[in-house]
Amino acid sequence: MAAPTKPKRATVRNVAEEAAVSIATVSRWLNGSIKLPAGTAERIRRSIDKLRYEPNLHARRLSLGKTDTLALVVPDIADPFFATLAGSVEAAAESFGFGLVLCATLNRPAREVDYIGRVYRNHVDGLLFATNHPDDGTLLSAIEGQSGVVLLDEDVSGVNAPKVFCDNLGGGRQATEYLVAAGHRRIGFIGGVEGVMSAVERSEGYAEALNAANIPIDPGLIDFGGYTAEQGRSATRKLLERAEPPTAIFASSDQIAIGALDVLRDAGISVPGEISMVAYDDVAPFNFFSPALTAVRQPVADMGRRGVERLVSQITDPAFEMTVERLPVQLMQRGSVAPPANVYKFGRLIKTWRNRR
Amino acid sequence: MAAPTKPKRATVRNVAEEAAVSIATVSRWLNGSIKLPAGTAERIRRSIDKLRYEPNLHARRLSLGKTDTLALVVPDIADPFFATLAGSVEAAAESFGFGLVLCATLNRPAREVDYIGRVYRNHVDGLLFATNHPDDGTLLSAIEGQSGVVLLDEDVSGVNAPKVFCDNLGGGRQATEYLVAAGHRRIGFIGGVEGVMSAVERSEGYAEALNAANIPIDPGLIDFGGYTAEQGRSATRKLLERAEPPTAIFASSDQIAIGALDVLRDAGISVPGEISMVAYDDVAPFNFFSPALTAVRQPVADMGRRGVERLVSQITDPAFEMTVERLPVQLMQRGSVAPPANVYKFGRLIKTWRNRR
DNA sequence: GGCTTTTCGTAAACCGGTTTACCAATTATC
DNA sequence: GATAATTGGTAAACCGGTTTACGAAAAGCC
Repeated sequence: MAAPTKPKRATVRNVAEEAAVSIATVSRWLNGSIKLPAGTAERIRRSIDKLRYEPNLHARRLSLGKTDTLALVVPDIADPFFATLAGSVEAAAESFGFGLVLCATLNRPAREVDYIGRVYRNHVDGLLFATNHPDDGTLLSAIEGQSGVVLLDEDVSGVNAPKVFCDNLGGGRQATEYLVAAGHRRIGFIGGVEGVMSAVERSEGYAEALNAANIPIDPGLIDFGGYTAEQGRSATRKLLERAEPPTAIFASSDQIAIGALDVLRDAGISVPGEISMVAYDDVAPFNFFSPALTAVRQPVADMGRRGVERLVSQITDPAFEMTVERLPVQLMQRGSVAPPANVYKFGRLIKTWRNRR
Repeated sequence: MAAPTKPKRATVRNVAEEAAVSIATVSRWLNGSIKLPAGTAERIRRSIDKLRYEPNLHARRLSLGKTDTLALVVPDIADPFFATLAGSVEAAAESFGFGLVLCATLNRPAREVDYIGRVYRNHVDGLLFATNHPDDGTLLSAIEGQSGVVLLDEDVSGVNAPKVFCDNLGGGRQATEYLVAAGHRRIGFIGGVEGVMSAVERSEGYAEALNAANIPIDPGLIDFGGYTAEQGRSATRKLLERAEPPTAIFASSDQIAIGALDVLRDAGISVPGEISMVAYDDVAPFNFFSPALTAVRQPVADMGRRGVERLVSQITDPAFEMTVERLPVQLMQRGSVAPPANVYKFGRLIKTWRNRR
């Protein structure tokens, strides 16, 4: 009924008055920059209790010029990969006494730049930045000269900042080696956006493994486009249209793998019976897929935690040194890889696919 | 090399000086509370450009006593259900000109209470609250009397606040009706934490559907415990240990379904061949499971959006009225439900399971 | 031309903290 | 007992905005 009147909160002045000391004394005692005789301290303590005093955050931030808050900038919070990352970053930030605000850019450059500016504008003390598209220089100039930014998961080329990445090269190589070891020689590679560090590196790992096995690299088997289900679908369709489709596919993200599976199922192609697959990220519940999907697992939570550590030390330690770290990945062997099927020799797969259209 | 000195930012005073007007004029012009002759306005505009002036957020918040920021409190950001919710809330908040801070409670009551206090402490203007455990009165008293809180997805009983939920009763009924229609009469129900609104309502829907079909309710087929994979596993094991295991299982969350599938697979029980299943939430990529999982889909994104709408109107509209809304759910029919298998008549399933131990 | 009303603009208080500079009263030093 | 050092505490400036109350000049009106 009554208008929801905001309850009046107590201020330092009220506390000081109640305790019969000056506001400076209260403030300094609260911040530990002064020792007080037991009697005075007790009086202040009691006044605070009585008035239910809590310092005003905004006043504090205005006065101090810092916020004890970190920001995590990701393309999309609803993406399980970034959601997992966010969870670990939140926990790590809290353990250091920092709050966290989460920002989703939806890959809109304007939002990315805006968020980056937040550290300059003192909205937050530091910022963890993860993107998934190549930079045209916009991000570079936005981050450049900005202290308190660490790059996570994906690089922004040219930026001089602490970085925490995963071992994409090794991951690409491991996945491909595993397929090669199973007997595959025609292996499709479906990558992220062309030019993006992680996509480049994973494809380099792929190439390395092929080279090591003396398998010539067929550019027609390689497709970049983005870590999305749609890219998984369209790239898989293209691969299937080839005269000689691959016997295995290395899908370099969860979402790509999901899209690829979609097309494969529609085409009536069995995995791993007719085509083997290894995925990347391993954040989706691949063990419940059928077949359980073999995938390179990225240490997403570790990356978040490590990123926060680096950021906090950059903020607090003047002698901080910028480094680039690489976290190891691990191949989770499940059921989506088998030796190439003989059936290809008779071209059955091609027919299966062509007949569908 | 050089210490990363913070660049000095321009203030209103600088702008006022540069434009040869008073700070009040600048501030009022910026906030649209005064009209200025073209010349003066142009001078101010130019000064702002020249000095790259941006208002100090903390000063603004301190002065205004509001933040233009909302908070979303969820148990766990990494849970796909809440991640999806967060995504839609973020987008909706932005469309209303509000920022969003995301808070994960990890189901620790102390954190929940702390976050709720943030609106009182003016850290945010309003708060969307989603929990997934029953309240012992702590939450009730924390929220009570607090304006600017809306409850999402799950109730906190006794709280007088705007609420946006999904139609759990209808969802439970639909799922069960569907199983009944397929011929099942022994249907296991695996629910969330006992006593929590959504779990209670879904089980009521289950009971209603059974009653409507004149199927007696067997309490031994009903198990509460939490929307977790672990609950899915343990409840499923219990169900399988019965002399007459169910021919179908209604798993009332994604995670429960995933856990249940785990146990079923280990036991060598086929879905839907030997046991049918319908899940709930439908945020996980169930269409890629094998079989593709039939599930009741909750309109998670709609719920987030609607929650923000309610919250914003509560904040801005003095004549705001509290309401409880129910969003409709939809049964997504896929491949995990089949008529009950004859094989049960010969007790094969029981043996299969028992032999495993 | 004189009076009222707008228009354009200012000074100063306020939001609620932190911090510097400094003072008075004790205690230690010789 | 005079001087220096320590202890316990204060007044006032500052962070950077917003807003109220009010004044001076220009325009409108008779």
